[in-house]
Amino acid sequence: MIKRSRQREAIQQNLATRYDHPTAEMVYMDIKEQFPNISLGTVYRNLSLLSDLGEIQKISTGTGPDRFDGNPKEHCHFQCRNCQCVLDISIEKQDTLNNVAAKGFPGIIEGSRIQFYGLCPNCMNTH
Amino acid sequence: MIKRSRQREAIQQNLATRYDHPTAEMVYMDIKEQFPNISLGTVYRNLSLLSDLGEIQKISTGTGPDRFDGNPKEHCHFQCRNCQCVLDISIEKQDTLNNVAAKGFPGIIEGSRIQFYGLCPNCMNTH
DNA sequence: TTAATATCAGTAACAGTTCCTATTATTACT
DNA sequence: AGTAATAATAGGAACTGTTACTGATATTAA
Repeated sequence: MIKRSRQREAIQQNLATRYDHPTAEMVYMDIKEQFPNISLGTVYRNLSLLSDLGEIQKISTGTGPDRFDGNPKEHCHFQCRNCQCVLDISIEKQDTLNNVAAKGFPGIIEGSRIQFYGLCPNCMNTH
Repeated sequence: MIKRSRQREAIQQNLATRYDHPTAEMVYMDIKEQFPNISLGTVYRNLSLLSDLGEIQKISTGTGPDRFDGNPKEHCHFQCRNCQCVLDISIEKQDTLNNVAAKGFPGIIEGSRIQFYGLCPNCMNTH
């Protein structure tokens, strides 16, 4: 059985109120103000658990540490190749894309991860 | 100036003749038969270099080590959630998708990484 | 052949993450 | 409320994948 600790609730709550797709480290720094003794391991464990439960999303970008998203709904992300920031992007009918891909594919497609890359609005102007 | 060493050529050649999207470690094991003294660091360095040059692709799946693909052309991948194998998937008009996403996005979209997940043909039958 | 230098092998260092253990917090039951 | 059972914790060690460093070797250009 799952016991809902204060720490886990705080971590989920923290993610729910921010849109910067933070790393585990960033969440850790933030949560520390509420729980000065919380350990980084606890943050990792709970982020991993919440992700497994489908209540949050883990985003692996391939550069640097994993990012986390409080919104569990399937949607796309954008990462800036300059400042590495991660932004949300919505495209219509991602599920349609999954169906298109499924045509002719001999396995079972359950979902997709779509990441765009390029320059974010900030870096676009200064490069 | 770039000097093309035998080791680098062998690494690129190895990737070009296989379709299993190997990890650096897997390439290392294979190349060792030609170059018994090659070091894992050399494999990593050259895979990274070839990837920067756009001659191969690095695929970060989020589970386990990075994979490499000898085909540098933008295309989609599928990863099995059971056996972790990586397969190619082609969808028509990935560039169109990029354009769709670019609509209303205030930055610059240069490309996309699309990964599907689910069960591969093998695991589909045994689960 | 020789000088210049790109690349190498080997290994240490590093970052991100997971695992371990004794302790603490939460729950279920009376 | 008190207590037993156990889920979750803090802290830190250990692990994995990757990068960086160094002196030696291989390749290129002249």
